[in-house]
Amino acid sequence: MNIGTAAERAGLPAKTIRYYEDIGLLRPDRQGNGYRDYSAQDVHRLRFLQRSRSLGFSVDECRQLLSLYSDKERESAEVKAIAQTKLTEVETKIAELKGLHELLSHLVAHCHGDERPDCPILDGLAGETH
Amino acid sequence: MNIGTAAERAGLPAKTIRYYEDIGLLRPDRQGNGYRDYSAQDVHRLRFLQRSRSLGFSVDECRQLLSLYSDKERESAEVKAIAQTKLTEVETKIAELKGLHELLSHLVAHCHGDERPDCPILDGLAGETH
DNA sequence: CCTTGACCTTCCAGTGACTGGAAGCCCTAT
DNA sequence: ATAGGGCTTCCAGTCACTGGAAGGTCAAGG
Repeated sequence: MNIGTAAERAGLPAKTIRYYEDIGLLRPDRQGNGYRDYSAQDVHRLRFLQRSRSLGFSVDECRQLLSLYSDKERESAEVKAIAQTKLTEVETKIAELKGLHELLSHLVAHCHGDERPDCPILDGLAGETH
Repeated sequence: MNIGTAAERAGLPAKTIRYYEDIGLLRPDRQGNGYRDYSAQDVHRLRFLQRSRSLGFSVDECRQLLSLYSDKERESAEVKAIAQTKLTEVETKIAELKGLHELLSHLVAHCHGDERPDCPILDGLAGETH
């Protein structure tokens, strides 16, 4: 299977797939003409990568996860620990964004948004208003 | 005022302040010995940058905001538009993270987390379970 | 058979927003 | 005199791609 098809099936740009190969995340066969040849297994790995990346795991975490995935002897505790850590990070991030949302919406609500030059948003950013 | 003091007052690393100068966000004076010399005005700008960056505005947005801030003739509508856009982005991001949180916590909850090799998290990432 | 256009290859460079580190100057205190 | 800390510049690295150039390959249409 050519890279274009694999890309479509995995939901990843071809560029990204080549990049993943560069950094050693998979090693597809080559066809006689030099084109990369993706197996169903390769596409499976790619989809795994696509999903875990979109869940916010770093490429290095994905690498760990992938190796745990292919290792039949691994303990699920390891995987759970990684996911648990990530979960905590997500919670922190949500809390931060909520604070940010409150601040921004406060600023937006108090800005009349017309042609007059004074603007509570800029004042807020400048630290003149709290 | 030396860069170290300015850094402390603005709540930014000195490295970052030099970087901001590189990309044209401010232009402090120089002392006789070649050291950068920050005025209270400069520190004000830096604090403005620190605050708006931490609110999630990109450096380019900060550049716009700063120029609107120094432009006494500007219309507050422009500023409001930028902040409004950012607010929508923040809302989207929160929604995404909530979905992610749900998925991850579901996976974590269903992983027994012991020495057995089977693990619902990896199965979930592989797309074998929904 | 030739051309066109889509797809593939490699390699190099750029993104954003810093961050780290080396080499060397400046200033103060002991 | 020397030790330390802070300052300078410049170059390189980070992360995870992304864009683009230059060129090889393949299937279809004329």
